[in-house]
Amino acid sequence: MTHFGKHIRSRREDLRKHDRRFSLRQVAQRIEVEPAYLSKIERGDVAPPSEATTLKLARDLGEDQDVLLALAGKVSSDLQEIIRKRPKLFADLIRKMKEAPDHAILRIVREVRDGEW
Amino acid sequence: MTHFGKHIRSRREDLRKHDRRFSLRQVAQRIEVEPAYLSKIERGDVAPPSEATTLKLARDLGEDQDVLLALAGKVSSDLQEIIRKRPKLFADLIRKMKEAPDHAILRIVREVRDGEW
DNA sequence: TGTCATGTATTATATATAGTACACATTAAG
DNA sequence: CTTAATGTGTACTATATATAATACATGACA
Repeated sequence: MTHFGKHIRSRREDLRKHDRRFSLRQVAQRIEVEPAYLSKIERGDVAPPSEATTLKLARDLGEDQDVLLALAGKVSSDLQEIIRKRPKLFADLIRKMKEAPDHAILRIVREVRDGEW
Repeated sequence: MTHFGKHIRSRREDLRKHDRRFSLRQVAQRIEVEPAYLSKIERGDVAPPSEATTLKLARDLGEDQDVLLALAGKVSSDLQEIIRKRPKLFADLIRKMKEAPDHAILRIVREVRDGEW
């Protein structure tokens, strides 16, 4: 699919330069999958793993969870739940935001954080 | 799962009061599934159908697509795609909006529509 | 009263998802 | 030099997803 595999492989290899515990086998063990499976994931031989496994991987490699999920072609289930609770409102909001530049979205996030409602 | 089945059954039966074309069989034919399958969906005997089938159903029954997808436990793939393109930004936005009251979100949608950036 | 339409029960199935298990060749380390 | 660790090939599997096909009992209707 995407370059999910390439991404985590290069990230893992970067980390390994300074820390031997980032061998494929040791990462696999920590995130509780078989080494052969992680190998296939990194080479793009299989589709990206489940949300749960992707999250463990993000934690282990120190990556942003939402970004890694996105690379895996997924959207975090907690976000989905928020949307599903008020589908019209959020669908509308998100579609409107589609074309908005980053800074506009950031401004809104800041406004909301500062409790401006 | 949820009351997806109940919901569409009652909606369909309401429509049928004024239009005989809303029998289970005829709806099934229009949305291109087997009557037996639609029957099972309505009775909650199986999980809600795929996104594609749910959308056809929404169109046929004149329901809001995002709302019906939400009842099916899903989030529209076009929304997911928007989020995946800027995962950090949107994850942040949506989580911040989680607690916001409807009117606050509506206000933002309006502001964005009016091009306030 | 027979036929037509309705909803449903049962059985089957193709494809996708998410991995495991094990063996093997190569490389690195003591 | 040999032991231990590394990455990978191959084969297999369990569960879920999303439906199809057929047959059947009941009720409407003409």
